Amino acid sequence: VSYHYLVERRTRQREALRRAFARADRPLSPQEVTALARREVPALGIATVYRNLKAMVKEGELRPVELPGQPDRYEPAGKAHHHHFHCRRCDGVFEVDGCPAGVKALAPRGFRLEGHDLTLFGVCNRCAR
Amino acid sequence: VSYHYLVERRTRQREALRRAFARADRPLSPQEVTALARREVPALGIATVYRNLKAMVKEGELRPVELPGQPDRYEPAGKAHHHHFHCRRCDGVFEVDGCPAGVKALAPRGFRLEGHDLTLFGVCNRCAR
DNA sequence: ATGTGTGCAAACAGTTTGCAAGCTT
DNA sequence: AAGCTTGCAAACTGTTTGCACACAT
Repeated sequence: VSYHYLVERRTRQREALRRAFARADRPLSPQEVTALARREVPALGIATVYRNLKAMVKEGELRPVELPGQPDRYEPAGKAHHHHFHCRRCDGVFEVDGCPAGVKALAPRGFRLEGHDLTLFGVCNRCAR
Repeated sequence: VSYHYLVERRTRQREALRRAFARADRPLSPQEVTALARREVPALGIATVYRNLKAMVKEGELRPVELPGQPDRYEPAGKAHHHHFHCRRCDGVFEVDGCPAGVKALAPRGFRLEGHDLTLFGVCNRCAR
């Protein structure tokens, strides 16, 4: 018989990570997903988390969210163009819809603009209490 | 006699760093300033650079420039509100004047907006050749 | 049965800190 | 002379990699 293991295997740890992202309605850091996923798989190693995050990004399932001075967060891929709000109190990251017009006009002439990141920061509604 | 060393001392290494920032017309990373300053002080240690950067920020001489997924850059403080362009080819960071209107309107209700960072990315004029 | 995925530990890169010696005041 | 500043090395944090074993297929 000819065996072909072309597809990713369905492991408890990856399923736990997947569920964590599905439940959370915001981008999660490696540490945050790890904490959430360990509720299902206590022995989950941090290396496994990083390996899966990287794999899930490559497969197009997740998208890395890079923030100034912060470790990357990850969110389900496929969403429309949007930005993020970073709460300096709880360090949580939240999605922000919309995008200000006129961003493209800012690039200096001669520079090839490929994209932009906009990060709002302050205090989220829960912490602002 | 009563001695008081309240002011920072004028050391060759700090002067070299200061000059490096003065010459460069763009934000510099710790590695970049180190390379530039070593032309004047070859034995310059990386720890000294980090210590001085931190001190110069505290004294209000420099301002940290945080970019998504990148090590901090530093630029002379006191400039008007502006943003930055990150060249993915040479990793250089350049100042961008202006700021799109409507940024404030993006914050979700209930969130206290304290500021924002906007980073354009693509290829700079020199690399775009 | 096969070989990918996991967990642990070691390896890495970037930044910070401890300490003896040097240099500025 | 006094003590801040430096350079080197060790400590740290966050992320990646090596390896033997476990487990999904």
